[in-house]
Amino acid sequence: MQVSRVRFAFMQLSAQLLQQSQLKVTNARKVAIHFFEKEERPVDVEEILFHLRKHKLATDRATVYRMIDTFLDRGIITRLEFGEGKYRYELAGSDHHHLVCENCGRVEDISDCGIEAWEKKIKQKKHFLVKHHSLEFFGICKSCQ
Amino acid sequence: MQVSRVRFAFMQLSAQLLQQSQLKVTNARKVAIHFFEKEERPVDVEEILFHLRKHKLATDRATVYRMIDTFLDRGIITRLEFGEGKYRYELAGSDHHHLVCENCGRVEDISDCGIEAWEKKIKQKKHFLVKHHSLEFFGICKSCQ
DNA sequence: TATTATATGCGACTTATTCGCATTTGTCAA
DNA sequence: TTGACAAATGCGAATAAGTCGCATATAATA
Repeated sequence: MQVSRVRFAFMQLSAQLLQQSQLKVTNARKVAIHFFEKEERPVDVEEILFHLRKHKLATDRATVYRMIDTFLDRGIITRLEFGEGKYRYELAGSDHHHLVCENCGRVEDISDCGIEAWEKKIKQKKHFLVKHHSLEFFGICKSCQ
Repeated sequence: MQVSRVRFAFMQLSAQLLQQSQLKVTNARKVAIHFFEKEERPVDVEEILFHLRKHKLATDRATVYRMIDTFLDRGIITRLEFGEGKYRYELAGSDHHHLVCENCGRVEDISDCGIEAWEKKIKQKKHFLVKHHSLEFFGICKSCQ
């Protein structure tokens, strides 16, 4: 009961998000957004595909890639790189960065990066117009030490 | 004259670097390191290969990849990602980050990132041991604006 | 419920990267 | 200088990530 109500709420949220973005509300998209919401760490294409299939959706890889393009386009998700030779994605939102454990792969968020001061300086000194930035720390997490 | 003397000096440097790293001094490696030195912006595998071929070396792609692995291993070069779906490399050294122009692709260095304070904070607050970090700014460079 | 733009499935393709194996080549000691 | 050996290379095939064209299916809405 509890669970299904929660899931329903999630699905509502996904649908809303899609409608706001003027996208058709399809099952694959709803389930994918739900997946982005529930995962604590950024996910890759393979993980999205696997999750969709768990939900009995026969979604194709190409569809996932196109979905991602669309979501990036509408600013629903953000693309990240952790030096794995592939991209990871997370719901767009708060300005935050990551602590990536090189041992277990766990990804922790850190926020409030205070890098806006930097961007200002860069604009003044280098006349470079900063659109966005990426900041990741790599190392060993607490429990792996 | 001038040019060939300079080039010779570079080659000496490359050879030294290789010997210090206990690597065999081969033509491909010397020319590659020279290339890393002379390029202002981080290079990708294709560019390395192209440069080697310009120097009449029939180097194979696989060799370049293995060379890169070796150089990374010895800390001669550093691997970078600029959201292109592939890696770029530069000589390791100064602690610096990049301004990546999303229009022309030019990459400018910025140094003295003062992020050590951050790392300290992260260690204290999150008990995360930072080994290295990446910081890139994406936007539009002066001449593209 | 019919229309239509959009999303999807499928299959082939490109690009980045890796691997095994046979051959070549620096290095170093004799 | 030369011979031995580990290390480096070339080649070809394989994998993994991501893209594309086209025919079909399906949400949105009138």
